[in-house]
Amino acid sequence: MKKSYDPKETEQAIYKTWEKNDYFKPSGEGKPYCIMLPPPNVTGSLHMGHGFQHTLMDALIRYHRMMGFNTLWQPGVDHAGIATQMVVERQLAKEGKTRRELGREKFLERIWAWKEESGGTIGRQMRRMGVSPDWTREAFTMDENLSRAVRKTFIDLYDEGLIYRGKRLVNWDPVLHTAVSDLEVMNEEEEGNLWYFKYPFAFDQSRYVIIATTRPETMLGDTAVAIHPQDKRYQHLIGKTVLLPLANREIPIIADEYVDPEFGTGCVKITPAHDFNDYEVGQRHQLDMINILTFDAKLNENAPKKYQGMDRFEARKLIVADMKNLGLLEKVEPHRLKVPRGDRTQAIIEPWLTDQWFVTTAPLAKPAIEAVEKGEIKFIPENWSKIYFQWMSNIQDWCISRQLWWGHRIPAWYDEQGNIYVAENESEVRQKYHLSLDLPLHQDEDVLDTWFSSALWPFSTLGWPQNTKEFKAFYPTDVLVTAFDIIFFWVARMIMFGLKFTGEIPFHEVYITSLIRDAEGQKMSKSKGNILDPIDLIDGIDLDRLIAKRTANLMQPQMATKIEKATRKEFPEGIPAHGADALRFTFCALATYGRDINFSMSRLSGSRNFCNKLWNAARYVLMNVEEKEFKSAYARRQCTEIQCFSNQWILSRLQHAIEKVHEHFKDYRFDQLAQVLYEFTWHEYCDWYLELSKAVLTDAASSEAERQETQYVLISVLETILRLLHPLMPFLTEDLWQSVAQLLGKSDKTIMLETYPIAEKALVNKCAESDFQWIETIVTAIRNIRSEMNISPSKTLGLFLYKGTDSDQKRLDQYGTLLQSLGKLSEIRWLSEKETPPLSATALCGKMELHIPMAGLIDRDAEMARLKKEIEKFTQDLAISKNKLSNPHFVNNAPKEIVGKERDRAKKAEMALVQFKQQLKKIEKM
RNA sequence: GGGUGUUUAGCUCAGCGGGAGAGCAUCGCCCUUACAAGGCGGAGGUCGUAGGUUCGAUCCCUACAACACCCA
Repeated sequence: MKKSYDPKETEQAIYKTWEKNDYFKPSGEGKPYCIMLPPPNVTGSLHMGHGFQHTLMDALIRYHRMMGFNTLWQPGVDHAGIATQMVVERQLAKEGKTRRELGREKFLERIWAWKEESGGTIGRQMRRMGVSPDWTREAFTMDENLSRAVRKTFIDLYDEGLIYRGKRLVNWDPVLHTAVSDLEVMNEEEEGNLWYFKYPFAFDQSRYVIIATTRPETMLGDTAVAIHPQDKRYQHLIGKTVLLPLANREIPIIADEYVDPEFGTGCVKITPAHDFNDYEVGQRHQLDMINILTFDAKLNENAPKKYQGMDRFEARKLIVADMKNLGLLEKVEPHRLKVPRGDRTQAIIEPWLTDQWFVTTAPLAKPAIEAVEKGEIKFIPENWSKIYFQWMSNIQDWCISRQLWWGHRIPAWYDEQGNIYVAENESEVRQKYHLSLDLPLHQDEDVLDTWFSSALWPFSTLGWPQNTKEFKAFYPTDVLVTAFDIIFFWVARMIMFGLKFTGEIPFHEVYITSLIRDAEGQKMSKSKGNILDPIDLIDGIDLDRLIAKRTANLMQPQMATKIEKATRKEFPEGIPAHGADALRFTFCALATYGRDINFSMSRLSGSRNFCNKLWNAARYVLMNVEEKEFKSAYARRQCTEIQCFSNQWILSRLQHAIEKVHEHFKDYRFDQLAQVLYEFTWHEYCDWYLELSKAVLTDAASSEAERQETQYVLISVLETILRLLHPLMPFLTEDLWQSVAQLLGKSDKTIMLETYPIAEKALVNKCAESDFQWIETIVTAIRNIRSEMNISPSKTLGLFLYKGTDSDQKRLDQYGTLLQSLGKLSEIRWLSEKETPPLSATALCGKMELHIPMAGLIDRDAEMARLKKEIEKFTQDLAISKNKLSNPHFVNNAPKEIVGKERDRAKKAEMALVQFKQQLKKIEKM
């Protein structure tokens, strides 16, 4: 074996073997366990969030698979309507073409071609992460069977009256030329202006009201001016009219509670066709709605000629200038306002009046809320259910139509009168609605929101609406693992649709993960240039390539220098290779219940070191267990009890670790899980047990039985560690297991399909654990003295034990050799009460005094300083304890164990003080 | 404006009604035959602020502050 662990050598080959042998498929036996992979974008690539979530899901999947469940991890991708169409449109733009020039059919061909070309990226990257979904079942939201599910649900909802079409104000993206849902609009504060315009009265054009607006161009669509009904300043104006400048329309002054009298002048222009609040005001007052914008946000024929065809922002400038020339501009103030932008295009979203399809959500939301209230679906951490309730109880109807070409085309047809017919296809439409064959029909041009198909994911991927055997076996699924940012987009909608169409919840638990941020807590984004690619953390990347990657294809190329500088500072040497296991282990270790994770490179290298530690532990074990010798020993081992103390001890500790691991899988505490395994492997197995084993294996006095038992325990605990760690670190554990398992007579092909360790109560050994503590105390005390006295570790020391109890003496008889070996002691002498120890550096183990003779070794001043430190510590300890014990309220009210514990503590401190003070006196006299 | 979080070691984070832990960084000694990506030992914290409940609060309650996010 090599001296250090090199993940590059093995990972990819191991993965190929797994996949080739179909190890990822459900076994077909045992209780079903199923996780649905939240489908990534088909043409996307793996980011840190994926890497993180996929790691956690894979850990759960591997754990349950090893626990004997019939385990399905259903993978797949979604078609990401807007994102994908945008990419291909951009490609076309480079060729100087538009999708409209190309036509719908040709354009879709282009997208499919692009999907074929780039669609495999994310799957390849996932394989590098070592995840184990059943690839043979990989699904795509545009697959025929999934599309059929989409059409069926649409038709059913329509027939039931839960889908409707109507002219509504929607969020319109003027770059994409489509409506988007509320959730796809980001409102960020930006710098803007507040323009104060004078609107002259119709009855007396020398007088006017002043309105304030942040969007002057919309004035051309104004159909009223509103004031607050209680606003004394304007009471007398209610019912009067003003003459809208530029447009020269007479519009009423109305009173509505919506107006905030404190804002601006207290007079508000009302533009029902271009503002959501105004829309509602308009509905209440039956105002006209005048749409002044085209689909690409230019002024349309409803605007005065002069402005027609101008972009809204050009028009804004001109309108402001014109108003100024007319003397109707009172003033302009700088003003911060929330600007709605499309989350894909960053374009300013316009509320726009169009025909769209909506899902009536209220009746769907009700049972979905109840399912969580009743605990049928559990959020983990539980807090997220609050967020869920809050949104669900204020839920708006869901605009599901998108004016795109890439997606599921809406199964609705129109006749020339605009009557709507909804069915699977045109011929079924004619049948269903008894239409004659010659009635001209045309299909709706729009497609459905991608999330509409994603909402069906937990059952459509299992073959629904057919009652397939997979659907029967795995639905409802067990747990959904996802980040909180898509609770509304996806989780809520899956619950609504799941309940609606299958009559059952789609999953029992929703484990909400944190979001991965960069080291400074910033969201990772291409435009900030702080993206880390999980694959680069696995393989490593040099600085130049990293910079090139981060600065390529920026939306704002001027950011490149800044990004380069920051990258050079953070990764002066680039990023070294860490391997997939180290990355996975890090993700687990960081997976607390918090909502953000600042990704830490130091944690990552810590994990890599852990991999190396495990590698070397295995190396030691394999070096010390020669196969031939061992196999016979193993055979003999089957029928005997474990005799050696150190073996009893490590097996006992192992059971504790195993128990904890199961607990943490159950409550999704991957951080604790990682910590338990790290702690046990490194600090118990490696730090202590391997050292103890050396004592046995190198001691000429050890019996053959002891030797063989130790070899057996060395290897079997290691093998158990490998299985315990496998869900987190699949590659390394598989690699080592291949060598280790055969020594235990295991002939199976892969660790993946081994059983997961279960704690054996019979191996818990309290006695061995407390004996170990005794040894640990003494060894640590000796090491401490060595270190403080600056005694080289290679120098052997003598140890005198004084005032020990019977049990100390018994333990000494039993463990003297171990102590000698671990403490590098030349001799240990038991002093009787009558004897006097030599002048020594001292420490305590319970009542027993440890003396290390100072002669020639120990520095007087250093030892005095050390003793003073001890005295100070125990003095403080004693003071606190005495203070508590002298308080009758404490003694009377606190639980007995606590009071008892306090008394013990006081006693111990008193004793230690006496001993250390005496010792200090002795040394002072030197 | 409404809501939800967070505040613990230099950094990143666990924890919890009975003298605060980890990883990384740091300091000292050591290339000891699994591992220097290592070993051994150490230092480091009035647990955001102010009140309250309690025998006892970092933990529970109230208020406040700072920061972050979500919704309008």
